[in-house]
Amino acid sequence: MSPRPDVSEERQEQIVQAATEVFTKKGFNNASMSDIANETGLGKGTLYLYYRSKDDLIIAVLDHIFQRDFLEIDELAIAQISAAEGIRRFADIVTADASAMRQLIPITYEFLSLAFRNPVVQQTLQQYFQRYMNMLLSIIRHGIQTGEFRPVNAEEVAIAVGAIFEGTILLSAYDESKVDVSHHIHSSIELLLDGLLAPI
Amino acid sequence: MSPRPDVSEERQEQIVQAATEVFTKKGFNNASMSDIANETGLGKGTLYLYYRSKDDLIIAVLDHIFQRDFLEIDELAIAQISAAEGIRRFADIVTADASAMRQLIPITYEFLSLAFRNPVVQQTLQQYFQRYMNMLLSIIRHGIQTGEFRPVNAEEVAIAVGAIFEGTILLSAYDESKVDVSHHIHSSIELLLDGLLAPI
Amino acid sequence: MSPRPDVSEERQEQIVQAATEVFTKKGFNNASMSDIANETGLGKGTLYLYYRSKDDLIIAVLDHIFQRDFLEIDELAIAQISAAEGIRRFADIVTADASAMRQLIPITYEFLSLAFRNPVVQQTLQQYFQRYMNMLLSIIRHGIQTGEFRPVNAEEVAIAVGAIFEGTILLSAYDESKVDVSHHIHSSIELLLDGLLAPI
Amino acid sequence: MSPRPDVSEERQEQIVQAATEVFTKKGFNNASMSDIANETGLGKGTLYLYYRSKDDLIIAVLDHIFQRDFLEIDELAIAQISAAEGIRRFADIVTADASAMRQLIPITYEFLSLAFRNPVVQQTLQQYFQRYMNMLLSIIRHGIQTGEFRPVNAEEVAIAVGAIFEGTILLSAYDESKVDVSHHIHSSIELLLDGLLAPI
DNA sequence: AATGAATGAGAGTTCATTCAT
DNA sequence: AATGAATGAACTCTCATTCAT
Repeated sequence: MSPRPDVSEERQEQIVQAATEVFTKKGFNNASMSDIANETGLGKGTLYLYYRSKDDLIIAVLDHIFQRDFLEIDELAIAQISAAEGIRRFADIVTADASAMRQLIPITYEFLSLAFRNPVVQQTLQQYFQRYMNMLLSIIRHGIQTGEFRPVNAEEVAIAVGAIFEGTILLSAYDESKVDVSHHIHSSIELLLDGLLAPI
Repeated sequence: MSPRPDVSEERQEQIVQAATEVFTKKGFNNASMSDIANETGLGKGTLYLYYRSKDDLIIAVLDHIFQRDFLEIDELAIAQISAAEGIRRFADIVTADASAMRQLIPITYEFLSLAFRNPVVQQTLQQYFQRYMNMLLSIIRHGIQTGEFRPVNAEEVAIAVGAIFEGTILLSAYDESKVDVSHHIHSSIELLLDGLLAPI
Repeated sequence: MSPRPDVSEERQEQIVQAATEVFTKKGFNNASMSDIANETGLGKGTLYLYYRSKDDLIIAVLDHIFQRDFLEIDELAIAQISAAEGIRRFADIVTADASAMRQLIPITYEFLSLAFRNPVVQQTLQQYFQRYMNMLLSIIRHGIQTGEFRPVNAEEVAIAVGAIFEGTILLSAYDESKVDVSHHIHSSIELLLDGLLAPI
Repeated sequence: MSPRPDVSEERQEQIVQAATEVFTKKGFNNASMSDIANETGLGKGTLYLYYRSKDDLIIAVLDHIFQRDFLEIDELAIAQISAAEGIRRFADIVTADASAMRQLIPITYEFLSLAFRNPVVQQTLQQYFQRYMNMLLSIIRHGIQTGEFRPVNAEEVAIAVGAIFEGTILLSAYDESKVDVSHHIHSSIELLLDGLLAPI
């Protein structure tokens, strides 16, 4: 009916983008709604037409970030390759992701600290973790079934791999000059695979 | 000699303790100086006799937390044991630490996000990382020299071990019900050692 | 064109008026921003939309007061009259001004004490003084040129006249019941014009 | 009875001196009791043994400053000289005083603005003004009686002279570079004494 | 749909004053 | 007599949110 397309969604996208940028630069609390409005070019009041509150907007940013991750990881599911190669590809994606979203790292840690006080944030992170783990689990279980991997505990291995991914990114937050996320994720994964692969 | 005993140090300790608690519960920004004063039982103005500003107090909490870590880790240096056993002991300490300071985890992630904007925080975290790595490096290098470990790149292994420690704790923040920090750190470390140990 | 008319200027005027009143009643430091907000009927935060800080507002009050003076003095320049009459008219204006702004006198002295510590205030007062003096100087020099006055030092006379103006107002601050600003400014000016000593 | 002399008075003197200095430098409100305590070398609490409050201390400083003035002026009363010379001597004293107490000028203007709100300050300034005027009046009346002066209104002349004194100091506060207190007080007084208009 | 002027709760901070020692 | 740690009222200023336009 409406001759104009619904701008609602693109406005929301526009606002979340701006909010992400501003939150990253200043942190959730130092970033003001005015800052975000300025970044979008919209008026301050307009933000409230699309998001009920600053907290709402923070949650929207959270969803946006962790949704993006899912998209890229999901594509991997289709690939049919060896388990070791699957883990390496997974590492490639995490690596590419981490470098593409380097500027989102501070915001991610802010979400992590928020998760301890905010159930909504917690739930989102849990869902993310779940899909993350499921993906790894299916690869690892497949590797065990085919005899490519030793008969290890798949959940433990998945957590080990996940820990290496997340832990390496975190160490790079401690000291960027000492840790190269891409390089060290891969070297650590190889070390793990060395112990994991069934002896020939 | 002095008519009144110097309570300066115990007051500082008292305030940092209270601040740590309140910051953990509410986050740095939601915690007000009044909250902290109430927690200590002191007056609001008294805090300012010992800390120039809220930021100062945040830094004091940072130092306090990461100082405590160092003390426990340093003791390990004296132990003369096999490299694999050294890493396991290190894992024990990190594990015990993480569970003793479970409630400090949210604050730690808040520091991580702060580090990207605050050079003082960044520097403290770097120093922490450095000692952490040096400790691991000396164990791993010793293991390589004695032939206990394969001739791997020691820095890479240290980062892998560190990533497992930090990453496992982080994963438990994602979903506490799925990750047991102590158990999974140890299981991951064993997987790594499997690949690390020289074949007999 | 604009849906809402720009109230910016009238708001500024409104705030400066209220601030002047409150500052006069309580002094700069005892007057709180809340007091001023109440006086305007606006909210506390609204003041900060128009003035960045309390200091800014104080300076705005300063400018406002000394600007008003200028306007009235400037009109005198047009008058073409004898020098003695010019000085008398000047006295009339200063007198009318002083009584119209009687309630501003305390604020003026607070500005004077501020000037010793605040360069911005100092500069504004200097500019005021300059125009004040230039006005008097042109009258006096004209009087000397036309032979109406003896060939005195014009700057010295201007300062004498200025001192009588300002000094009389100041003496009335010492004891209002003993000094009538209008009457005594005029009587002192006549003494200056006539000469005090009896001719031999 | 007491073996030690009463230190009470010298303590009071010490505190008022320090307070005067600090008030002059920072203004009444920016100067804290701590600042004053530091300046004296005494403890903060000690000030309250001698002065009930900060306001009390401000009044003590007021009294101290205007008392000092009286002492010097009183000495003049004894001198038996011509009226014109008396006024010149008076000018000398005011001049010397103003330059000796140059740093007290800002504080004086702060007292003036205070006088409009504080009756105690007002009363002290009135007393000062009174003695000031009485002194001048007796000189001027004597001059009229002896025929040295024309039969003018003595009160008006006294106020004219007083206005020149105070006004010149005030003008120098406006712009120190344009007004030399000593020089211009004397030149203005001579103008008053000589008469400005040329005789026909 | 879009705005931004207006708001006021609440933040961090200061400091005159008290009082146990 | 002397102290300074402790206090809390009161300050300036910020900002998420509202709403008349």
